[in-house]
Amino acid sequence: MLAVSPSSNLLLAALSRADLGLLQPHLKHGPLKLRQDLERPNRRIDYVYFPDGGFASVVAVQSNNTRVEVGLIGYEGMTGTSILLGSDRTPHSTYIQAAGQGRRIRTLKLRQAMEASKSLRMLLLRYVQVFMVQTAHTAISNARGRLDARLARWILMAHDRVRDETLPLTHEFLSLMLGVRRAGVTETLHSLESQKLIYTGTGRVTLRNRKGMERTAGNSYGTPEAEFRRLIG
Amino acid sequence: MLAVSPSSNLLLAALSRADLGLLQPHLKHGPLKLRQDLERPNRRIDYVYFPDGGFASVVAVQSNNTRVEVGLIGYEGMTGTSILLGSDRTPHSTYIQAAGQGRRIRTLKLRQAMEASKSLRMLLLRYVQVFMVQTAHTAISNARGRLDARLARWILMAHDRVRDETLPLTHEFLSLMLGVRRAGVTETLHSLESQKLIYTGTGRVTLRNRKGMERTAGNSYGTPEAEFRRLIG
DNA sequence: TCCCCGTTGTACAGTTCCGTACAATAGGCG
DNA sequence: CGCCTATTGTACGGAACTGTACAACGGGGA
Repeated sequence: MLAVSPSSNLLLAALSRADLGLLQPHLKHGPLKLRQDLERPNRRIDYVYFPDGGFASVVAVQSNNTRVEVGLIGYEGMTGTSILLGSDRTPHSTYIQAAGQGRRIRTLKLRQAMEASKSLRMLLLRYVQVFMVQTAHTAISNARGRLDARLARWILMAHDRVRDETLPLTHEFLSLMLGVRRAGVTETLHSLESQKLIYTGTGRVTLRNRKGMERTAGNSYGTPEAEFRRLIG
Repeated sequence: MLAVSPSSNLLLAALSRADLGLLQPHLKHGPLKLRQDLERPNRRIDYVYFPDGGFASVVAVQSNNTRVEVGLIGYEGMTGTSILLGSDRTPHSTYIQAAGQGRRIRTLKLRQAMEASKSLRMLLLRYVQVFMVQTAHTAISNARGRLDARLARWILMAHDRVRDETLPLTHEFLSLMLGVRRAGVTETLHSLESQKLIYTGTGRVTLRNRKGMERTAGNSYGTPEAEFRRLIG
C-alpha cells in the first residue's frame, strides 16, 4: 500500500528511476473490483490504471447487445491509451474482468509527466503500439478463426495476465467477449476438455496443457505477445 | 508537384502554418501506384505517406494465406502509425489498393519534426487514436457482422477515400480484404445490386444509393468516422 | 479481329455457428 | 439443510458461409 513499494506492473517496472519519480507522487494503489468501470463510452476519462494483477477488457460497443472485446489489459500494460494519444475519451468501454490490484493516476498528472519526460512518453507510446497489434489480431482472429481457436487464444491471453491456471469465467461471459452464442462456448469448451487441454467447472476454466492450447489457437496467438517483448521487454 | 502546393491530405491541411513549415522541406510529392508496398511485415519503415487520393490497406498477416485487412488509409490520414508510436517497424503489411498521389517523408525527418513541435505531435497522435478505433470496429464487424454488412462497410469506407462513385475492385480482391470466399463476395454483391444499392461490372463496383448502403452496413459503419470528425475535424 | 486469361456466375455438399428452448446442475444464502 | 437462481448441458431446425469445381464472360493485347 506504500506509494513507494515496487509495482509488479511491467510498464512501471520498465521506467527509469527518474521517470518513475515523476509518476510516483501521483500513483495511488488500490483494488480493481470485478466489473468496475474504468472507462465509459464517450465520457471523460479521469484516471489511467496500471494493473498489478487481474485484467481489464476493452470492449467496442455498437448497439446495446452488440459488444465485442477488442483488447485485454493486465499487469503488462495500462488503460487509457486514448489519453496517451491526446484524446480525453474513447467510444469504447473498459472494465475489470478479473479482480486484482493496481495503481492509478489522474489523467492530468499523467499528461504533465509525459510532457516533462520524452523517455516516459516513448515507453508508453510503445505500449500503445503493442495494444494496436493486439486489436488488429483480434480482428483477424474474429474474421478467420474458428471458435475453438478464438477461445483458446482468449484463454491463453487471460492466463498470461492472471498468472494462475484457473480462470474465474462463466460461459456466458466468454460468449460476450467473443461475440458468439453461449451454447457454442459450452460445446467448444467440452471439445477442448475432451482433448485434455483444460478442465472446466462451474464458473471456472483451468488450463491443463498450455502447449496444446497454443497449437489449437494457431497463429491467432503470439504476434502481439512477440511485439510486447520486442518493444517493452 | 511543387513542394509548396497545397495538399488535399486532411492531416497536412489541419497543421498550423508553423508545423507545416517543419515538414514541408522534407515532403516529396509523387504517385502511389497500385500494389506498391509502403510497409512490409517486420521490416524497417523508411517513409511515412500522406495520401492525397486513393488509399492504402493495412493488412494483418498470420500465415501465408491468412491475411485480413484491419485498416484503410486515404487522404484523411497517414501510414506509419508505428513510427509515431516509437517503433521502427510493425508486424503488419501496408500497400496501395487504389492508386493515387501523395506526399512522403523520411521517418527520421518526421521524428525530428515531432520532437520539435508538440502541436504537430499531438495532431498526428490524435490520428492514431482514430485509426485504433477503426481497427477496433473492424474487429467487431468481423465478429458479428454478416457478409452484406461487412461488404457495405468496406465499400463505404473506400468511397469516402476515393471520392468517386466507381471503385476499381475485383471480387477476388474484396474477398482477400474481408477474409471470406470469393464466391461469397460475388453472391453478396448481387444481393446488394438487386436492392439497387450498387451497380457492378467486371473489375468495378459503383455506389448507387449511399443512404441505403449505410443502412445495410448498420452500426458497423460510422463510429470511426465520427471519431475522426471529433479529433481532426 | 480473335485469342486468351483474368474475372465472374453458379452449383453442390458439407461445416460451423445461430436462435431458441428447456431440462439438469451446482453452489451460495437464508 | 433445503431452496433458488445462476450456470451449464443438450437438442433442434435453420441460416450463413465454406471449399471446390467448372462453365461462361469480356476486354485488352497481339
